[in-house]
Amino acid sequence: MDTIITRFPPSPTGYLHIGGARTALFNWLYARQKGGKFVLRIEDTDEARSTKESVDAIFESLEWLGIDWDEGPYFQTQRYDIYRDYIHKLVESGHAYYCDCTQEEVEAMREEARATGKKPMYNGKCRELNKKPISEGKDGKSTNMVVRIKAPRMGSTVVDDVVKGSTAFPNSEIDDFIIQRSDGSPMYNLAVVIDDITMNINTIIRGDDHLVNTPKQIIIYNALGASLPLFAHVPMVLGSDKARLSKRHGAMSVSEYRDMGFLPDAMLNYLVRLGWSHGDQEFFTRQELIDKFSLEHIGRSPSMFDMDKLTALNAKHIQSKSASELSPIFLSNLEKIGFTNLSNSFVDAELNLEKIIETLQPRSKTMVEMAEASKFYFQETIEFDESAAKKFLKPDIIETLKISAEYIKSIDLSDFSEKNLEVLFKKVMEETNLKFGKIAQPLRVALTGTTVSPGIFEMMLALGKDRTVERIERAIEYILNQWHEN
RNA sequence: GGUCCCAUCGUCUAGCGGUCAGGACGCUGGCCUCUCACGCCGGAAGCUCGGGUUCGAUUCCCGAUGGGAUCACCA
Repeated sequence: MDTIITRFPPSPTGYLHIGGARTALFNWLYARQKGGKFVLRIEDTDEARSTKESVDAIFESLEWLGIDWDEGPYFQTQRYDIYRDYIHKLVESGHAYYCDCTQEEVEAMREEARATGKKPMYNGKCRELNKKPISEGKDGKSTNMVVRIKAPRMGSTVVDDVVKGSTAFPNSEIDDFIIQRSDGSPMYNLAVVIDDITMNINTIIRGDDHLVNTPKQIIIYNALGASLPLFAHVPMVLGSDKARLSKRHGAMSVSEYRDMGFLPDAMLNYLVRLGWSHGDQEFFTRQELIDKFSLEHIGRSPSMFDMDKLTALNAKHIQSKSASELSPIFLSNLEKIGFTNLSNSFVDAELNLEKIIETLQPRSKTMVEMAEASKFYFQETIEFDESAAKKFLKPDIIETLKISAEYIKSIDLSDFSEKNLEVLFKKVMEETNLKFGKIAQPLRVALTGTTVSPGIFEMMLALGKDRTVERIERAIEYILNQWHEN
């Protein structure tokens, strides 16, 4: 079997959104699974709307997702000579022709068709006129004439699609569409086909909004005598109101999802499940996706973007990663909320970064949440939440806190473990005659300033022995001060 | 409007003639528990409607309805 070659051809008229990312993902997964090649091509022939910023944004998003390409990026604007050659061939072989009908004339044709209840389209006036451009131009550019394909008028063009099955389009619906503008630049359908042929693309996975112009492309393939690639038209991703995805829903740049604290792997996992399934499996690692992805199990109906499910999946991916994998992402999110240079200043032997992450993993749905929830670890002096302190930092707990601090102090640093802390607090419980429930909340407030946090022992471990003792002692002082004032 | 695609819980989906229609998110009752989570156990919630075909249709066919896409010298 031939090497599978897929491609992702975004047009740089905006950032990479969810739908585009999913298309890229499907093509990438398929190529990776089959040991094939994945080509990136920038379709920038709409020079008025294409921007460098968009190109960069697309690269950035792809890189963040970890979708890498084997060839390209190719830019269509740099391939005009190639298209022109093929267009010449098409004209010479009688499959295309020059047309000098003005846009007004064409519009009149459409009006006429509409008036008689027919489909508005070009009527083929110049089809057999064999016109030649007045000035081919030394540069081969401006011709003052467009080139139109000589589309078949009878019968139908059949699209065989892996996900949609076989669809016949009546040729009466397809007019002699333009393949080269009067300024010499190629039109979309032409450029795509020439690129796919010359880049040896044999598998085209794309949104099903392209299904209807596939017959046009097939006409060009046929005119060139080229063999057809495998088509797989994937249903669109809709917004939560079933309308086409727009900024109101999830049509944001995928880089915005990074900023919201989503993991690339979670993104991939969610995206792939939007339209593809593998039995009942919901969670997939990147490698599993590559191993299990299949064109056959792509659904036929459109799907809606659901932020809740993405978030839930993200939580699972956060849990499944090791703390060291999460560490760089965690740090960059901390920086965003003002904790800079933590990687250096805080790895002071005691404050255990990976342990900190571990305490937060089961309780963070996004990396932004994790950073927010971790603040207390990094503050030199924590602030006590007013109502929390009022409820739990009271004089009657001073003795317990003192005993706790003393016991912790007495542990040898090498014995500072969750296991030993548990044993130790059994003793505190005996000595104070309090159940752990009574001791835990005051300690929690002492350590974090609030009533909600990770488990007591795991936190102590992450904080380190000295900081733990320090915070408990500070809580005692705090109670004393409050008590005196009142 | 023409052409084309699509149709299972609110959402993502499994299902490929006979199933108590399964899973996940969300919602919800409970358990676990040092708080919050995580986890675990349970619940409510679905085959768009008509016709066929068949002993039997969620499943196959036709139609309707609904949703979507597309009809450019945009991609």
